[in-house]
Amino acid sequence: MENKPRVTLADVAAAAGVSKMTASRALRGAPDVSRENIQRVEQAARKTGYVGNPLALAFSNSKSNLIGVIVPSLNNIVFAEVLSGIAQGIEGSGLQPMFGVTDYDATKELELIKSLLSWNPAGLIVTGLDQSDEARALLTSAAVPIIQIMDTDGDPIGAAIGFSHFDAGREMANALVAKGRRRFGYVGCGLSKDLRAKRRFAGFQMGLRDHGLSLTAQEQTETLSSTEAGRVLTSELLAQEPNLDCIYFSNDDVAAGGVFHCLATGRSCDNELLIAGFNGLEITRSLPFKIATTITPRREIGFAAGKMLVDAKIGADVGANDKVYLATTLSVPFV
Amino acid sequence: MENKPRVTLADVAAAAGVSKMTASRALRGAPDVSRENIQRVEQAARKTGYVGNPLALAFSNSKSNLIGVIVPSLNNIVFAEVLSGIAQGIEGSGLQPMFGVTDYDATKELELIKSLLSWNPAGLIVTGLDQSDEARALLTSAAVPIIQIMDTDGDPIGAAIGFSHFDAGREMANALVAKGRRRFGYVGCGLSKDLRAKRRFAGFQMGLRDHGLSLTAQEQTETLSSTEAGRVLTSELLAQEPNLDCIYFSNDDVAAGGVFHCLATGRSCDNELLIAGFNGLEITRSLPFKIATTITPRREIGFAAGKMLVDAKIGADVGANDKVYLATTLSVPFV
DNA sequence: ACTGGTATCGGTAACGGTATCGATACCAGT
DNA sequence: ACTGGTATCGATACCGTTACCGATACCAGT
Repeated sequence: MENKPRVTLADVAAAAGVSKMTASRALRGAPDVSRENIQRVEQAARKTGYVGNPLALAFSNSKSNLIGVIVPSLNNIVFAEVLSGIAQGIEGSGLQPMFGVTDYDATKELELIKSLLSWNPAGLIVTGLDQSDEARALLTSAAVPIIQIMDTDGDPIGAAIGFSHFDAGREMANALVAKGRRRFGYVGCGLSKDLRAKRRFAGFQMGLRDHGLSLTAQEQTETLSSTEAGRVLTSELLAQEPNLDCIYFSNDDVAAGGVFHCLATGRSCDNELLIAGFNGLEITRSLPFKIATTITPRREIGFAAGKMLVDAKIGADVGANDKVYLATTLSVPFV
Repeated sequence: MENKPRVTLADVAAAAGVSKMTASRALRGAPDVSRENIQRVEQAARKTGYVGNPLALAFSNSKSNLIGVIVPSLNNIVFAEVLSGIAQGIEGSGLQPMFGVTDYDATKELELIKSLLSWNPAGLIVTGLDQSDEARALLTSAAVPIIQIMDTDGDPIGAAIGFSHFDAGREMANALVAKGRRRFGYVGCGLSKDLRAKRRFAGFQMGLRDHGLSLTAQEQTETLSSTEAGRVLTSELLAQEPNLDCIYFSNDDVAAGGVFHCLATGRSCDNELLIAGFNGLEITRSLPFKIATTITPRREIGFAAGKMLVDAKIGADVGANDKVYLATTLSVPFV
């Protein structure tokens, strides 16, 4: 059941009665092959069941069809959807994604970048613009397209595809103030590591200042984002400051916990206490209380990044310092 | 900023004043190298910043440090956590995971298997035991460790790591009957493609039959699992049959929708209407109404699969037709 | 007939490692 | 001195593909 020797190009060439080079050219659609031989080779390839050896190919021209994807976490549906979008974006291109998870750890990120670059990938997709100096240097001098996703707040190395988290926070603040909110609370998880959440928070506070307002109370924890953490922190926040009319959460997972706290304690959370999250997770469509959220185009970002690498593969230029803005959508319920 | 030529083993060897072979042996910790030369080579490697070329290595011995991972979907946190567990399980091993998404499509799965195997990976992790005949043949004749995860209902090709979905459904039925439930409803999404959900449903019905009971009503849709679908279907189910005292859902996402329907309509769902899901998602810990669920060790499954491939790399045997059962945990609220 | 261009093809080298085998040096034992 | 064993090292071949360059055949134009 094991180890039939692999069919190589030489086998195909022999079966077609041509040289390896002609077979290679024929199968790649390269020029300088007669119509006759193209057919002969293609038939021989089919007959022998030739599949090609991506390792030999990659080794030969020092450029693989692998692409690297680095995400901070896979305990959250958001980055899973990014991966899903990437897979969609490269479908049929022959590119093969590898992935790595940093756990929001800059050291791990650096190691992953080194490791993925050593495969001579056709491109590298990394999350965010906040790499360490050493990582930036590595990426800058790499001879492959670098795409930073999910963020545009900063100086991209190659292309950046995403949106401004600062602006997202600020816009949410504006929208909530426009809805008559005045007494704001904030609940956040892991801001010291999740720098994008931190910038949303900064933007949110800036948005409040724009209207001469400021945060009334807040609760934070350094544990990972979770609905349970959101529930607990909301409970503590409201115990401390019951008169809030709006709470901004670091994301929808945490915000859902806030909603659950209200539901459990019989406190309504629409008009008197508006809950605002971030991401526009599917679950926000079904909650008994509608919450405000910023719908992020995470799948689209992955898709665009994948497509960009496909284009780069066939010769397109991945511009340096190019920002591709994919708009977020503010979703604020009628209150 | 581009294209410093790569440091190769020959450079290191030259810097150390030895041959490529000695340098190779020294860096790999292979025998037949003097203590002196080991030090010399290691120092030369550090000085030159040698990183090694995994492509050349893989090409050379027709065996890469890549591993393939095939999951049906990444729109669900479950398989993201599996990937996360795999990443954890192989950490520090030098193995590099590639991934592919089938969208529950057997044709895509076959293509992915072909594609991933062509990289001569150190192992392949595929979801479930329900591959097509052609895919099975491919996997069976592949000269790499094959691990099928998340399921044990069937004949594994190499190793299977997971649990029985049929038993999980059946046990849940038993537990719910033991809690005094008698009038059962079912809500499911995408059972024609998600064969594991289908087997849970079959097991659940079998469990009811064990007690001389049967389903009172059910609602199904072929759309993908979602909380919103769960909410809508639950609404329809209860409109059709208001007197149920328990609803089993195809998974927790859908079940959460059921809870939300009840919350929105002011119907309590604990004692009078028990909601039961599957997976033990984090969110179930925070819902205002506690639901019954089967907690699945999905991260542990990924972790174990990763570890198994690490072991296989250093010589361990990945047994054929071996099943590794990782227990699920029934969580049924006090009612 | 000779020249130059075009179309088509194949031989060789190269990519960067490791397997394999043979060579060398040295030492102990006779 | 000779033998055999052990420790250490290097030369060569090979993995499968493509880049590069040279060879050949044929045709049109003079």
